[in-house]
Amino acid sequence: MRAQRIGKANPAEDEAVYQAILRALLEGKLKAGTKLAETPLASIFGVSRERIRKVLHRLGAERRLEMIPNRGARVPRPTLEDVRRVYEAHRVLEAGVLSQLSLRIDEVLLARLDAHLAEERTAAQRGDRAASVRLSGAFHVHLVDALGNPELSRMLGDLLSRSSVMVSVYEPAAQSICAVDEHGAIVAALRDRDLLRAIAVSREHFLHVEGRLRLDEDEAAPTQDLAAVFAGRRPLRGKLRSA
Amino acid sequence: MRAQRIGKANPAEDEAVYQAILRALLEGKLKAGTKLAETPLASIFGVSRERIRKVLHRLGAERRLEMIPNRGARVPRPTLEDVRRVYEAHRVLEAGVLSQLSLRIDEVLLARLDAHLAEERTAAQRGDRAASVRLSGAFHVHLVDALGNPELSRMLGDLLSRSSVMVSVYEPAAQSICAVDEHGAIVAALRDRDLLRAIAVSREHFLHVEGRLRLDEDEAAPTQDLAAVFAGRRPLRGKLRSA
DNA sequence: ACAATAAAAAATGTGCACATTTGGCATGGG
DNA sequence: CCCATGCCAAATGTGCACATTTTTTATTGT
Repeated sequence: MRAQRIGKANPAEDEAVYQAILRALLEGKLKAGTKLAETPLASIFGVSRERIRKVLHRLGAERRLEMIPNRGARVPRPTLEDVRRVYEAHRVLEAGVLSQLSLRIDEVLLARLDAHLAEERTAAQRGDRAASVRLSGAFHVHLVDALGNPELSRMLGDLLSRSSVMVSVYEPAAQSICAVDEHGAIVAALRDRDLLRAIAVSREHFLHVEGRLRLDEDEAAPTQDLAAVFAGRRPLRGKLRSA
Repeated sequence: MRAQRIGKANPAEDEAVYQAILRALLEGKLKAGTKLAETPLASIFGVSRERIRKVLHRLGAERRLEMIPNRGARVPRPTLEDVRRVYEAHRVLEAGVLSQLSLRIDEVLLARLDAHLAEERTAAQRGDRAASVRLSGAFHVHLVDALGNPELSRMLGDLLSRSSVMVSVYEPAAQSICAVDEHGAIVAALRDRDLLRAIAVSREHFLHVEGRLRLDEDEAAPTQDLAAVFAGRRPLRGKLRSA
């Protein structure tokens, strides 16, 4: 076994840094508007600045960070309008998915959706908020995945990851749980092969969620201690500068 | 006016190289499977290898090139299955767009769509194949753009750019013109506010286009003279190595 | 002659030094 | 007192040299 090279060619580092920053984004630990400078991040993760640079630009290409030429990367500060647009896109995409699903719906798929609904109800009954939120989002993922089209799944994945970041800004504290009954109503409409009703119910469902959005607009605190945010993870190499 | 800097910091070069390669891709001048090595491209465009590198990775992130670690960039060689998936995604997205459009359709929008249909018919009558193809694609863009949601427009744009590359591989020579009557039928269904019919017509329309796909599978000629492909454009700097 | 192996050539990936740009701060004029 | 102008520090962007990996070529043994 060769010792880990300390200075050169470690392709896994890219992914590690990428995942670390991405998770911080998805978990809402990075607040909107926070500046992500290259040099501090390089110190925190103990990797070269170029590596951070590459990851930051990659996240920018995925629209998860806002890149401004010569001015670096920031956590995007979505307008309420932006959030609405993402939600509308999700709504529109799901309408299309339902129209396609209604053509190839069968008992196997319905059974799988029913099983998921049962899981959701169980989690809701035992008051498991975290599980409820997770399963609630998973329902919509199940719908697209049922079509077996990676293109569509990826499109939804992008939307979800972006809205989940937004949720942490605008949603009132973690009460963003889709009512299980509405999910059930969608499945019921699919079972009846009533496409118009399925689309209408889905639409109503999304509008309910959108209606809960609140515009907090905390202009303050664009600065944030990055070292603290990424504290949980040990540095990839030993070079973490303590202060 | 300052003379163009020859060695450093020219942000416009990124975009120029990007556009050049992208256009070559969209125009089908780069055949599927062609290897895009960094060093030759740097010579051809007369820029540093790092710049080519950045552009290639960007195109890879946009899924327009296939990037393999340590092995460089290739023009993707989509399977017929891949093409079908992109077409299906387009179909599904348009169904969703129609369902949203049917809720906010008005005379202004209908008039605009009618105008576009008239343009299409005119081009078809005078046998202008190029204009027909362009307008035919533009119709679907008009539909999403009518919703005024940049997210959705971008999603469609991605799909279109990818399928247009694919078309150059699988479509029988340039006869990929949507029948204008089918576009007209979609608008007519929208005018009647008959969502189910609009979705059905749109679906049929896409299936017609998909049905014309042919699998040529010319395994040969993965190599191609890159200098010839980009010959039309003068090098950005004077360093083009003649041979 | 063929296959396997090894050496060489070419292409990709990375760290570093330096160029360029931006933002803040002090200074001076209105 | 406020705004404009010009330096200075800090952050981003780029070319280059070198490390690593892949691919091609040459060699040797069976």
